[in-house]
Parts: sequence; structure tokens; C-alpha cells
Amino acid sequence: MATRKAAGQAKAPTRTTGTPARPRRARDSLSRDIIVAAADRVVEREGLDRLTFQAIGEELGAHPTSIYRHFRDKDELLLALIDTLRARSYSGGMVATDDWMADLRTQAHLIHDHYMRYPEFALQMALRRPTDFSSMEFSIGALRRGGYDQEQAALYARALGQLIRSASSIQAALTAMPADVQDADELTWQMDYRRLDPAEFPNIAWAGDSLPGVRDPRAWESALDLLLESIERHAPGA
Amino acid sequence: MATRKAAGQAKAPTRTTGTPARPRRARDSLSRDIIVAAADRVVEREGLDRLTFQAIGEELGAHPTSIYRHFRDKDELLLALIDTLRARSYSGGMVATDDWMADLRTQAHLIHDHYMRYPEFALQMALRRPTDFSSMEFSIGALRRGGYDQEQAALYARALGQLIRSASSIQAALTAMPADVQDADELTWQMDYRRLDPAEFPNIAWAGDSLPGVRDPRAWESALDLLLESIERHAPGA
DNA sequence: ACCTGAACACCGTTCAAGT
DNA sequence: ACCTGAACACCGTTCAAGT
Repeated sequence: MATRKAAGQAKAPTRTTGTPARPRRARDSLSRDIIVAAADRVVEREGLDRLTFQAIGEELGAHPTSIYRHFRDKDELLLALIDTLRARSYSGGMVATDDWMADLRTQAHLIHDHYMRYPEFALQMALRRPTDFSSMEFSIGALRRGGYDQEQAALYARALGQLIRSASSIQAALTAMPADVQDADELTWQMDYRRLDPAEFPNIAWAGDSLPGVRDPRAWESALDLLLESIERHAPGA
Repeated sequence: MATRKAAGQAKAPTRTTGTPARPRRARDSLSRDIIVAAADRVVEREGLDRLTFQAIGEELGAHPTSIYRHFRDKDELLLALIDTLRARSYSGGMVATDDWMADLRTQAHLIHDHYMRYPEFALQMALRRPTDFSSMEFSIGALRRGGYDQEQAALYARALGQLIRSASSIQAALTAMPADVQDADELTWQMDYRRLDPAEFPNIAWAGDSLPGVRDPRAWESALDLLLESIERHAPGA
């Protein structure tokens, strides 16, 4: 996010006059998979906001615009990359046990881990690929084993999935913000917090140092516990 | 999000040769508030991705770069705008009743409404201004009235706030995506869904038509119910 | 058919110059 | 001190030209 890089600090001589005439890339040596793999490496090495056609072209040893032969635009390439990452995280597949509640919890952590593993993609993953059929299949199955009927299982699977995905996405995106932005936001918070009038905010004063930070993982754990507890209590099969 | 606008469709003659020499803006006629108000109007009229220094400059009748005298960069301006919107939504302030559970629910809806009111800002609001002291004060207060001690009240206030904010932010951002992107993603989903093998996805097949869509508000309502139910059950004061 | 070169229409940002 | 003009360093995207 965080808008754009400062323009002042020019790096690499960026295409000096004589451009050393890159050797022409062999015919048919490009494909969607090869381009996605190159994009993956670029992001791994330099971060998502350095994923430009220029950078991918360099990584491929090909002209930046050659990518347009295989992807309609950058958005399509990004989605392909996201799908690749998802397949990578979930390749093993979830295995149902005889404890449907434990299964739901394990799955929640798996999804959370996936987002935390690719924090720069977290928002796009949640927004552009909100429904994962494998996950949906697994959670409906778990709820079904808990005794839920079709309608309730489907509704709760959606509710759970939505909340887990949203929370994971935002939390991951928080960690993916540039360090200086995180620091600046933290500073703003600190300053405002210190300036709080205890008379106007008596309950915050009452809580004192107990207030967990924005990135404190205990909040996520608690929230998940609360959710799953209700899910278990409502289960007709209990 | 959705990367960038197509470059092909040039609009407005964008600065033809003779630039009609804008009348020079009066000295000291600019301020942070005036600029934020102008930015607000631009977004209201043309959307967030049309919020450029160029556009704000036009709205102000001033040179685009004159804004740099009052804001360090675009990011700082965006944060100021977000803070203005938040103040607008929460200006009334929450009023505690004698029903602390109802208060928590009302507040959840208030936060959700705020995000849905400014969907284009939803992600930035959740990421850059994750903690709102007024909201925190109110929810800790409610939990305190429910009998929770300092530590538990602070933890659950954070957990609740985090989940409500994340879910609202993602849901709002979903509705803010350009219509063509929404349609394309929906189509992808439909195609994949139709191609599902019932043998491989028996539980999805079992659920059949009960599966709510990604934008179905019932999922959010259910999730909130589940959460609050647990909060109530744990309350020592019950 | 596939890759390349050059151009185009934007962006945010900097900085010297005007007033 | 504040506003303006002109330039700079990027971007994604298009399209005619090469091979």
C-alpha cells in the first residue's frame, strides 16, 4: 500500500543510452507458468511493490511487454500468482479426524498461516479469491459431522470462513506495511494515547497496561476461541 | 486497489498548449482543513482512485504542488482525510445504557456502518488507524459492566474490535471494487463452482443451494451473534 | 506467431523561480 | 512565506515494426 516510493533516490543506472541490446529471447520460450514463476521470484527477492513489468522482464531476460502476449494485464498476472501461492500452501490438503471441533480449529490456523506467509498478498487474496472450495468443503464437512443441517452448516461455514479470512488478511497486511509507516503510525498512537484525559476515558485508564497492542496475537486467539465455543454449543450432535 | 486505469481513454484535453494561466491563488488562502475538504469533495464526486494532486489542485483553483506546503506527502493527506471521516461518523458518540450486551451490539453495527459508508477507505482505515480510543473506551466500559476484570475486559475489547474492524473492512472493500472486477471475479467463481466434482466435494454438494454468497450479509450477522454469545456466557456478572 | 522498440498518458515528488 | 512552472523518475499499456 503506502502509495509510492520516493523518486529522489535513483538506483541502478536505469537504461543508460546504449542499452546493451539484450539477446533476443527464443521463440515459444515463454509461458504463463514461466512468467508466474519469475514474478514469484521477483516478489520474494524485492517485495510486491517492486513487481513491475520491467523487473519481471529482467528476471526473464525478455522484453517487459512480452508478458502481454500471455496475460491481458497486470491484474491477471497477479491473480495467477495468488492462485499458485494458494495451491502451494494447501497442497497437502486437510485431513478430517474424528474430532470435528479440532478440525475446525486446525483449519483456522492453516488459513491464518497462509496469510501470514504471504502478507504482501493478504488483502488481494481476501478480496479477489474470497472463496476456496477445498476449505469450504472441509468446514461444511466438519459442521455436518457436528450434527448441523444443510442450511446451518452452510451459513456457519461462511460466517467462520469470512471472519477468519478477514482477520488474517488485515493482521497479515499490518505486518507487511513498510517499517517506517508502522513506526510512524505507532508513534501517532503513542502520542494520542499519552494525551488521553483519564476523566474522559475512565475505562481505558481503569484497564491500564492490560490493553494488548494492535499486533498482539492473543487477540486473534481469543476471538477464535469465542467463535468456536459458540459453534460447539449450538451443535445439534453434541 | 485494482491497479491502474486504462491509459487509452483520454478524457479532458489535459493541459493543452496555452494553459489559460490560472489566476494566482491568494496568499494564505490555503490550509490543511481547506485542502482536506477539497479532497473529500473530489473523492465524493470521482472516487478515491481519481484523488490526485492534479484533481485536488483543480478543485482548489490552485497549483497541484501547492499542497506540499501543507502536507509532507499524499499519505499524510490521506490520513488527515480518514481522521475527518471518522470524526464525522462518530461525532454523536456512543451512549451507554443499562444493557451492556446491547451496547456492544449497537457499537458493532456503528463501526460496521462507518466502514460501509466509506468503502473506498475501508482498508486504509483498518490498517492505518486500527485503534479508536472512543470505541475502545466504550467497549471496555461495557465489558466492565458485565463484570469482567481489567485484563479480560481489555483482551476481549481488543479481540472484538479487531474482528469487527477486519470483517467490516474486507466486506466494505469488496463492495468498493470496480463493477467489472466484481463481475469478472464472480464469473470465475461460477465457472469453478460448476466444474466441481460432487465425488470430490460431497459436502458442498450436500449443502447445495444453501451456500450464502460472498456478499450475503447473513454471514456477518451470524458471526457477530456467535461472538457476542460467548462474551455474554463468560461474563462474571451474569 | 511471438518478441521488441518506441511512444503515450498518466502518477507523485523536487526544486528553483516568481510574487 | 507561500504559490507556481518546469522537470524528473517512475508506472502500465498500446501498437507498429522486426524476425
